[in-house]
Amino acid sequence: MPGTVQSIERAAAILRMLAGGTGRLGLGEIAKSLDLAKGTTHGILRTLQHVGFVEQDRVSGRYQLGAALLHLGTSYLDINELRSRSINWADPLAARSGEAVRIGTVLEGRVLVVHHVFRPDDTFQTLEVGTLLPLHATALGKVLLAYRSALPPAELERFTRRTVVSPRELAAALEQVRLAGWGAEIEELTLGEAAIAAPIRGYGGLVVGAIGVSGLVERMCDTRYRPHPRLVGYVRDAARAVSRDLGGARR
Amino acid sequence: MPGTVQSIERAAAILRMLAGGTGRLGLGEIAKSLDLAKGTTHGILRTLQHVGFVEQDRVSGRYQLGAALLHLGTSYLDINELRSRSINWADPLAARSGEAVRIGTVLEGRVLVVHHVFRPDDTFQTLEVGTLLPLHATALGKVLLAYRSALPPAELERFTRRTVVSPRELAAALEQVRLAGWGAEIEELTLGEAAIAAPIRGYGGLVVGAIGVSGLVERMCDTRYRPHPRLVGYVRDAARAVSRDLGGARR
DNA sequence: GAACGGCGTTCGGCATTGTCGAACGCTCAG
DNA sequence: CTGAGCGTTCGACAATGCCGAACGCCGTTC
Repeated sequence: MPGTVQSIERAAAILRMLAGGTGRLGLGEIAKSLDLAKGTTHGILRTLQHVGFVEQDRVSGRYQLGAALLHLGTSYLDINELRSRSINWADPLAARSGEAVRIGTVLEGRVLVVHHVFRPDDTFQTLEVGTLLPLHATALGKVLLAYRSALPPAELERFTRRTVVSPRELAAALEQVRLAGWGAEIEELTLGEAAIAAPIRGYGGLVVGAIGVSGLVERMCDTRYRPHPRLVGYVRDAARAVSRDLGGARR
Repeated sequence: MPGTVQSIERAAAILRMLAGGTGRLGLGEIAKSLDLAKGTTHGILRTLQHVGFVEQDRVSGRYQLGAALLHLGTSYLDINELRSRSINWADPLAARSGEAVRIGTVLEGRVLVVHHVFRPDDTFQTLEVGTLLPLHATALGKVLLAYRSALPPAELERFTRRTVVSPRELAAALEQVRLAGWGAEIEELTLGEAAIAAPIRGYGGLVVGAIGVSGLVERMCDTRYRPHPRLVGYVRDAARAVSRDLGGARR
């Protein structure tokens, strides 16, 4: 890409690679994957290490992500307007619905969870902030896809028997979302679980994120295997409230 | 610094700057602070934006941190061995002590919180993972300082009347930590709050982190205004257990 | 309403900068 | 003992990204 700094793009590629693969990676693997000379890769890694973005295991010599990224990541959360405006409305939504609440945005063709409120009657749950979820198999993702010009990924990965993997079927589902103003997902990512989501609009009515609840099918759905209208109402109310806070009240 | 990639160091400096200042920053401010030409800064920022590390506010033109950093930060948590080994022992420590538990490492002259367990009888508390705390005014920080060759910062910021600001006094406190094998902090960062911490040793007996509890003084300390020996015991037990898991059992 | 100052952005020429590839020391396996 | 693999160092080349001036835009000022 012209006009961009080559070495920084390479450094970012290395970081993404380290974030993707589980555990540590060797210099050789990285260099080969990115088609760089070992010397070049080493220079970039040394710099990244120097600024704390990667660490090197002293015994194996392999590289992994560094601690400085953790602080940058949480700083992003502090800054993020979508998140900070959402927090006030996410807690009430969790309380009214009795379910876990998540707020997401699009990042690199997936859903990035920027906020997560545990289900009120809280057994042990893990915090999902920072997690990436598939666009086509989550309620948050469907909503984000429906209001985005961005096309869904060509390859629709299958997670369960109910996952929507046909592009045509997905297009129909997205049209449905646009008509209804909200979206759902029932056992399409994980068996026994379902979710409901609605769009959050920012400045100028643009959809900048989605908010939704998720939980066990038996709690999310009625006897006809469809999302509880009551829950849908709660979610849409919350989405509208956040949108109003963000200045996206129009429409 | 020779042998490192200049543009990457500059990019990292920009990210750190965006993380430090609250909210968004303008191109001019950034360029001036880092003593770079506007054109150069713009090129770096464009690249960082392209890889998702920064975002630009469309209306004001100002820059802020980007969403990709959030995912990198949480990926760091998944990888981090200190954290993953600690989790199993942090929950029991919180249960036994009835207090909030935090685990920290050193990052850029401060304490980086890599894990946080809420106090069991949980009123609303905010997750502190990713936060940076001062070294000289926290129990975690004192422990980390005591076993590090790294010198404490020249400037010891004062937070309360009890904050240790004299280098000599701090050196004595650190010596005390080394003798006792644990450290404490009583109303040195926040009035009414106290903390106890002990070192976590990794490969070869090297101190790689610290674990501790924190809470209100009346719960942490006895009638003589000193940390409860019972709590100290719990913390040291947990620190030893994590160290054993990390292979730092020797010594 | 014209002039100004500030913003983010673009562009071309120069030389600084980072890249490359080969060679090095090391550890481990055979 | 030999070989393959690792991360690391180094020097020479030229591609790379830096700089600084100029641009277009917006809001303010007088």
